[in-house]
Amino acid sequence: MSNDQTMDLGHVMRDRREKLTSLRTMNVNPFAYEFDRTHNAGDILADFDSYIEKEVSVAGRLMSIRKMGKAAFAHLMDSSAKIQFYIRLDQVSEDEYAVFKLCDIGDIVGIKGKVFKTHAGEISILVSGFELLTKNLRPLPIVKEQIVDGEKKVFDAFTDTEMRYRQRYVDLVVNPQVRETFVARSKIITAMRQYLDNKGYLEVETPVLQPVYGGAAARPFTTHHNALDMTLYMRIADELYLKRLIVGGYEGVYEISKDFRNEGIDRTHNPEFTMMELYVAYKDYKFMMNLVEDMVTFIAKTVAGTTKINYQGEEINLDPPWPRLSFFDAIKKYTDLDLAGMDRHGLLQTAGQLDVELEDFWGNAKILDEIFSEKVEPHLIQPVFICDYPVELSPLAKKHRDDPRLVERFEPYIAGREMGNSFSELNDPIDQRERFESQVAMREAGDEEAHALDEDFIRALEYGMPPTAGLGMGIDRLVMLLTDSASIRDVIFFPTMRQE
RNA sequence: GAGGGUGUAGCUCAGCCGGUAGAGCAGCGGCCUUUUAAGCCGUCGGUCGUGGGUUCGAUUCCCGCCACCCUCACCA
Repeated sequence: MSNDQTMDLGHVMRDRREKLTSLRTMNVNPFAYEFDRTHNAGDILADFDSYIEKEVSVAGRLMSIRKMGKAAFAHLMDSSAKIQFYIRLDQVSEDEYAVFKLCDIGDIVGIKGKVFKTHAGEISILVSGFELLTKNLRPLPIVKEQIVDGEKKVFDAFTDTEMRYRQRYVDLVVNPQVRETFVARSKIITAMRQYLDNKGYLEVETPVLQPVYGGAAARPFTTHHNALDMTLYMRIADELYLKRLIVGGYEGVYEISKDFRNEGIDRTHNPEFTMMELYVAYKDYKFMMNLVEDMVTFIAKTVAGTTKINYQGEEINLDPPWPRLSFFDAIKKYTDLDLAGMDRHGLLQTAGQLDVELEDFWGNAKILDEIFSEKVEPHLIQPVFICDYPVELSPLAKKHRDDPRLVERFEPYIAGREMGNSFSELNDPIDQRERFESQVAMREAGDEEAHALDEDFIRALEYGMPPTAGLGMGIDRLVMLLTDSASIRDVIFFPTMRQE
């Protein structure tokens, strides 16, 4: 045990260790083995009339204590709610009361007693049996609340972002809205799975460790397998493996999983993040647009009960159908410039005119993408599908049936953010090889995020992949949207941090 | 990666144009058997993020470093 740590926290932790000794002297195990509870706090609060005068036992963490000599009020919190109990010396044994007196905020206790309402009108439990279940040795931030006109005022809220992320367990204990956000996250994923399962799609698992990474433009994490003595990459996308499964004969597969990208961290990017990818045989990107708006609407209704949501002060209406706007029309709409078919010279000039900064090695498509990101994206608050991207940007998408300079691809945008990516999947192995080769050329020109050539994937396509629609959706961003969270770190339990 | 901001008691924060720090809550002791930011009395608690520099003297001024936040860049 590290005595130094104890010293760091001064006398508070020392006092609590001393209480451990006192408890053991009283023959109380401060780390009990089990407790039989009959109810959750939430059950009782939700239906006082049927619990009144009934005996219940509940367990949870002590969140507040108000001692008055031979009696005390306290709140305990379980995963459902916080409930008040009233303990008095004439209702419990002297030993039990002595144990209670040694309790601190943060201790986990079990109580037995009858449900009643106090003079002040709060549903409470009159304690007839009290047990300490787990002693708290490290003081919890004390957050106090006051109800004024039905509004909850919070005092001394635990707000230090760094500590909240590093010690999420503390954040979860003292900040109820954080617990709710992560419950919502879980429900969103469950609803998505339910939606996809109901359509008959098969949930599958594909490799996280890949000898050749692909399916997106990003730098990977690199690792090494000792026994095989080979370099492996953490996946940046599931795409190429899922399409191999379509080659294998499955007609609808999806995967919900972590992807890893070795890039910067900011409020919308975490190095590991959760992605859903779906591939459906015999369908194209138009099918996928309908699916996306239908699925997102379903999830919003299931989780939030509405399709009208508020995100960071913006009212957003998720009701379908979402408008569909082509990539070049979107640029025209927000810049009044028609960039379709423009040559490199024109693009460079236009970028300069629009104050868009460029890198030397960028191709035309990348310049277009940059102009789009800067001049169009911020305007896309209400849901919209941006369709038909330049072919160079999308080495895995099928050429547009009406215009070979474009691909059949769309990205849904909500709240100015890309929520996903979808296309009619390229299944011509000869075209695919050429696209990979031009990516390799871009890589050699300095683009570290260009795709690598995956020979086995081309081999798979040579066996024949049916026409297929594919979709990737960023789960974290969807959760941010539906929980009104400003940062991706608010929807990931343990976001990536520098070592303490 | 660049610019800006923050870092003081367990928590939330004051303060210091340079003289080694305060409050509320929490803790500890006392009184208190319907309180709810319980109350009253007393009391403990800090190498002021870290390492240097200037100075008689630095928590305060200057520089480096660390961590976090914001903006920008890169990306989903």
